[in-house]
Amino acid sequence: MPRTRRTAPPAPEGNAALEGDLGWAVRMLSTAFSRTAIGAVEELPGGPRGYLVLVALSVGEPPTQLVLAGQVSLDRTVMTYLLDDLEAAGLVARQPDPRDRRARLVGLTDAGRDAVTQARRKIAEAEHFVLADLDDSEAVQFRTLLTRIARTAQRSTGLADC
Amino acid sequence: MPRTRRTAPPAPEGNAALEGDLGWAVRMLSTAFSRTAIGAVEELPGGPRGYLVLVALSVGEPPTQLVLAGQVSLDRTVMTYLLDDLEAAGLVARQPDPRDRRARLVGLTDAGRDAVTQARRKIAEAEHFVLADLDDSEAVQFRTLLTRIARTAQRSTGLADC
DNA sequence: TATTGTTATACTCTATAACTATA
DNA sequence: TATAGTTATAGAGTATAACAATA
Repeated sequence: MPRTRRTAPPAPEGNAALEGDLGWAVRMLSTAFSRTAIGAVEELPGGPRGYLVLVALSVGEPPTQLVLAGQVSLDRTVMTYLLDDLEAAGLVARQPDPRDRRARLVGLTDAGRDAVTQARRKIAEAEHFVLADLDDSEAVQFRTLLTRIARTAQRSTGLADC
Repeated sequence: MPRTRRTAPPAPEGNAALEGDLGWAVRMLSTAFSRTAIGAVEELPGGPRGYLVLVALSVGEPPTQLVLAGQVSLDRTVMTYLLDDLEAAGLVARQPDPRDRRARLVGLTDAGRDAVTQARRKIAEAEHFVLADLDDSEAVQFRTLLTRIARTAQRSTGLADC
């Protein structure tokens, strides 16, 4: 929850040396998007990560918690807390997996489906706002390239563990 | 420092619903880049943020701590710790600002200049690795668009404070 | 013996408040 | 009264270890 600040944050000021830096640019984009999109997901239990889980559940068959964790690239210990909160809010339901009594299948409830739809609409507005500098064809191009990178990035995640 | 894991992380697995999500893609890119580039900056005090500060200092006149904080979009309280460590390592030097005795000007030492040069070379390799899916012209395009977004994002940072 | 889900703990990062010395 | 820098504290987020039930 935002509180009033006693002291002002440092004023943003450009620096030519940073603009070639991929890490800096990614951080700026990430921060700007978080701030813009926070309103779209702050009602959801777990905030951004709760949203991520709901979106992942919105297609396909109910996965086990472990498979779900792999899809959204979250630790399975985090998944437990997250699902506890989402289930308490009535947005998801856990059922025993008939094929493996250790596992539990996670599915969206009707309320969960409504919540994703609403949140997704607000998220789309936030995405549009953050990419406002780009014209339509540039925005499409950017998203296409970013998605390709992200797909590969997800595959390589969890490998370098030695 | 990486420790051996007792339990394996969840296996990465694709999910079609996520691939249109800008937040997810940014998170994947950010995570992948962090993991890839960590080796380039782990020797530096403050890690990635230490690197960021050194890069910002590599052009122009020595700024005050507050101006520097604005350039790299870090809080001024974080800047204090960071500069303490960087100064202890002999990479930066703080001098009193002759025009304002409250302020201190931060500059790179020769050792600091060497450290940035070295780190920048390793970072460039990491950037290349993360963008490996893109051909040369696509990579240029992606970086150009991302930098434009990031520049605007930085300007808008620190405004929404109500 | 290995795996799914759970719980507990520790560590990092970040945000905020409060203090000092100057302006 | 406001600002530059510092210090201290609390809260998220994350990672790891260890446990119970099941394979």
